[in-house]
Amino acid sequence: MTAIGFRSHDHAQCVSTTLARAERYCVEKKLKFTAIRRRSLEILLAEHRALGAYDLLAVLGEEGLGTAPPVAYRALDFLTSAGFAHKIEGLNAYIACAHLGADHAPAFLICTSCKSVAEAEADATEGQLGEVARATGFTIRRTVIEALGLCPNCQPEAPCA
Amino acid sequence: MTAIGFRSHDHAQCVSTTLARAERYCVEKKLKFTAIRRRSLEILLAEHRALGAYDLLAVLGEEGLGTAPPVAYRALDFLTSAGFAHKIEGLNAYIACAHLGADHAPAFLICTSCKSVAEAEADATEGQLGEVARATGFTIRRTVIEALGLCPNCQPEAPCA
DNA sequence: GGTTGATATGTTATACCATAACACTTAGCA
DNA sequence: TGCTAAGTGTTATGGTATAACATATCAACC
Repeated sequence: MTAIGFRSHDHAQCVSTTLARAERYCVEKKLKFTAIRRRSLEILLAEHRALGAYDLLAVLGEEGLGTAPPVAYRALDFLTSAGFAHKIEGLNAYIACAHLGADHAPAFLICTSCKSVAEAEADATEGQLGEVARATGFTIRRTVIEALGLCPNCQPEAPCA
Repeated sequence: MTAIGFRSHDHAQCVSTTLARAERYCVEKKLKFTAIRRRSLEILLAEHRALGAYDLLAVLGEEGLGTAPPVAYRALDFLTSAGFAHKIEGLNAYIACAHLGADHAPAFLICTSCKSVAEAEADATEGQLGEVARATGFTIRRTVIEALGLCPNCQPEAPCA
């Protein structure tokens, strides 16, 4: 299980390969990767942090891509439906997917201090929830698995830079 | 791992024992179980469903216990802090705790059709998230573990009554 | 090329979720 | 009694999300 978000990495490449994959995926699935949608994904990808819909909207607005809330929410709907982004329910915020391409049940480690978010795969965890689900006859459609706490950089001894 | 919510059970007793436990807990911890707080818990306990803060407020209002939003949110703050209720992040709604007394990391199975919610213990799951957390140096404060789907009564073949 | 239908976008308005801030009351205790 | 802490009443406002309808774009087909 890998987690991306708290370690340093080649972010420029992380962004460009993700965009390229998204592009390819849209061609394959005949989805329209329009200017607003593409730019929205770029904005989310800029940092491994969760952005509110209105934060995204503010940036889109500065760039003349729309100012009314539905603009942002439609873009986010598209990105989350396509699996390019996820909603962090605990923050009412959105984040670019760190494992684009895989059909997955994501789990998140969310730093409440610096708001950075690490995404991990949660298959084993889903198996555990799946156990209870099977026992009760429940059919799982989507899982929300989030841990709120402090990232390595924000521990009490070493406040976030 | 037990899950309460989709099976039939002696609900009157389920309610009264929970209230009694809450009462006792408040005495022990010197917490004030005021009329508003007590009634709010009763309202949440009435069904194994999640209620919005404004749904709760509407009932409180009918009973002359307050009409402004802070009334409901304060009661919910108290109930969640004391562990008498949980917030369902995926629904922005609140539900009475089904395992009152235990200090626990709850997991929820949420039926998107009839809105009923089953609460299960998630210690093992937290252990799994805890694994990633340890690996990355992340300190967990709180976990949000929710599965959205269809309960036994709302499966396609057997629509919810 | 023009028509059609599906999808995307622009825009207004509104609903829902949550909290800040301040005045006032009550309960417990020195 | 009078202090203090906690709870409550109330107004106002901020943050999140969607309904509804008009317009535009584009690909497929004739």
